[in-house]
Amino acid sequence: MQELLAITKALSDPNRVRTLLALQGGELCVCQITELFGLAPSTISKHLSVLSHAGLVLSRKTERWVYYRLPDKSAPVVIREALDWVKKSMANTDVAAADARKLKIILKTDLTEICRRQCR
Amino acid sequence: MQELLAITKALSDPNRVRTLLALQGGELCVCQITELFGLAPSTISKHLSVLSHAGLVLSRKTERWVYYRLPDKSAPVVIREALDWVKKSMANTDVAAADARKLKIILKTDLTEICRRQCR
DNA sequence: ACTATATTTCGCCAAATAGCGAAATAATGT
DNA sequence: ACATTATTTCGCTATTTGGCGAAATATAGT
Repeated sequence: MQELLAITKALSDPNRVRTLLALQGGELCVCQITELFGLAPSTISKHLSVLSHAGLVLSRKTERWVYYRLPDKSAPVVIREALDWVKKSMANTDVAAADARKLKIILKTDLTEICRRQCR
Repeated sequence: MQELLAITKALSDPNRVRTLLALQGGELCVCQITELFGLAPSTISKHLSVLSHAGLVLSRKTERWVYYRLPDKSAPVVIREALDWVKKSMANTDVAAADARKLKIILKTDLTEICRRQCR
């Protein structure tokens, strides 16, 4: 029960759902997601912590950055099905499209440049 | 997005999840669910309203009672998949088993007797 | 019409949560 | 060693939410 509730609570915030959608294109570091949503780094970090605790994202630290990604096929069924459901439900929505467009621009920009904007 | 969030928010409360599981055996009226969870009728009513607003349950009023039930196959895919996911994830949990056991007893008891206990 | 009963709505309180900025932590570069 | 940078943790505030009881609503019985 707790596991399911951790997942549904994690999925009940728009910015966390948008984060999962953004990660479909591959891993992102915290400051890239921060740039995408225009929220404070601490806020994004908290959201990622909630998603991570629910098992909906995995992270990897390298150099100064922490990269978050969606779990792969080896993840528990309950997690994979939840993610598939979100992906499917949000496909072809305006929110997803707008985020994807903005993310494309962010990915073309130099990473340190993105981070500098957030951490001053 | 709003539709998905209505669903995930509805699913992020233990009593609402338990309600959905309880309805697997067929429709129940408010006072039966109230008896099952030992909460105030107004509280249960609110929970059912949230589930209903998300499309996760349907209701039917007859005589003095309002019966709530799970939607059938004709429900939107997003709803059916969410319900399947919950059912599957909660199958074989202690909570579900205990509720099922208590529900069995409640269903054997006369409906007016159940309601009288709640509404005094 | 009046009473009884099942449910919902409303007003309130306590607990949980999203947001921020500041401070702490961890890793890199000088 | 020290400064810089990316992320996290902490403390705070505003908002949301779950719970209750009382009042309102709706329906059935007398």
